[in-house]
Amino acid sequence: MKQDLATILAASRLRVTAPRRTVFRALQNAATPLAIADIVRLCPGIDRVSVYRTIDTFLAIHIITSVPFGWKQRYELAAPLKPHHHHLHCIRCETITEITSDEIETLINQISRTHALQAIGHTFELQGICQNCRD
Amino acid sequence: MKQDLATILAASRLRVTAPRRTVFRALQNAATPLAIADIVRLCPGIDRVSVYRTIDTFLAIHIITSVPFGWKQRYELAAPLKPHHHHLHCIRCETITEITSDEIETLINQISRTHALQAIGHTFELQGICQNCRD
DNA sequence: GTTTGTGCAAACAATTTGCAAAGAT
DNA sequence: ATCTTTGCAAATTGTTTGCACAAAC
Repeated sequence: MKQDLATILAASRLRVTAPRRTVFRALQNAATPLAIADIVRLCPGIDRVSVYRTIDTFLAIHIITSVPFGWKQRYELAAPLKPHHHHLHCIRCETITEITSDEIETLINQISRTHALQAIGHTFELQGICQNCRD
Repeated sequence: MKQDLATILAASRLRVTAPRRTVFRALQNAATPLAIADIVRLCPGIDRVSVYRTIDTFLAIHIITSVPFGWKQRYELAAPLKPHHHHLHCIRCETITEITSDEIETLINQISRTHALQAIGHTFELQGICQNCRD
C-alpha cells in the first residue's frame, strides 16, 4: 500500500499542489505536533489561508489528527502515515513524549461498543511534570 | 468540606466578585462544556475581558478543566464540584454523553507511574457517530 | 485604607469569506 | 478545456495589554 501524498490525494480525487506538498513535508519533519502558527512559519511562501484550508482538507481525509495542547490545538500525521500513539506532556519543560498502549486502545473499543458509538477518533493525553523537572 | 464559590476563592486568597460569581453560575447550569463565546453570551453585563481572566483564574485554581471540542476548547467544572468524567461526542448530532470509567483512571495512574510523570491532568474523549444518527 | 479586580479602549492575533487568476488533471 | 485550488484583500472574530476607577476585604 503506497503512502505517498500523491496517492493519498488521488484516492480522494484531490489535486497535488504546492501548499499541500509543503504542509505535508512540514508535518513529516516535525518531531512534535505543530500549531497552525508553526506550520505557517515552516512553510514560507505559502499563504496563511492556504495553510488553514490544507489543514481542513487533511483533517477531512483523516491523514492528520489534532492534539489538544495547552490552549490551542496542534496537528500531526495520523496512522498509517505515522504509528498511532498518545502523548505525555510536561507542562514545566514542555517536553512531549510519545507513548503507545494496547490497553487504552482495547478500552476505547470496549467503551465504544458499550455505548453503541461508531468510533471515529479519540483523544488521550496526559499532562504532568516529568522526572527531570522534579529534581 | 464546603464547596461554595466563596469558600473556594477564599482558600486561594481571591476575592468574590460579580464576574466570578456569574461565570461560575453559568458553568454550574451548563449541561455541556462551554466555549468562551458561550460564556460571554450567558453572562450579559460581564465584560468579555473579565470572562477571559476569570477562566484563567479558574483554571489556575483547578476548579474547571478544558475539554477539546472540534477546533476549540470548552470548559466545565471539575471535581469535586462536578464528578470526574469523560465525554462521548457524536460529530453528527453534536450530542455529548458523559461517561465514567474506573479502568481509564487506573490505566492513567499506571502509565504515569511507568513514565515517572507526576500527573496533573488528562484528556480522554471519544468522537464518533451515535446509534441514533446511524439509523 | 490597601490591594485586587474590573471595564474600557485599543492593540494585536487568529480565522473566515469572496473572488479573480493560476495551476492541476 | 475544465474544474479545483490558490493568493490576495478585507471582514470578522478571538485574545491580550495598559491603565484609571471601583469594589472587596
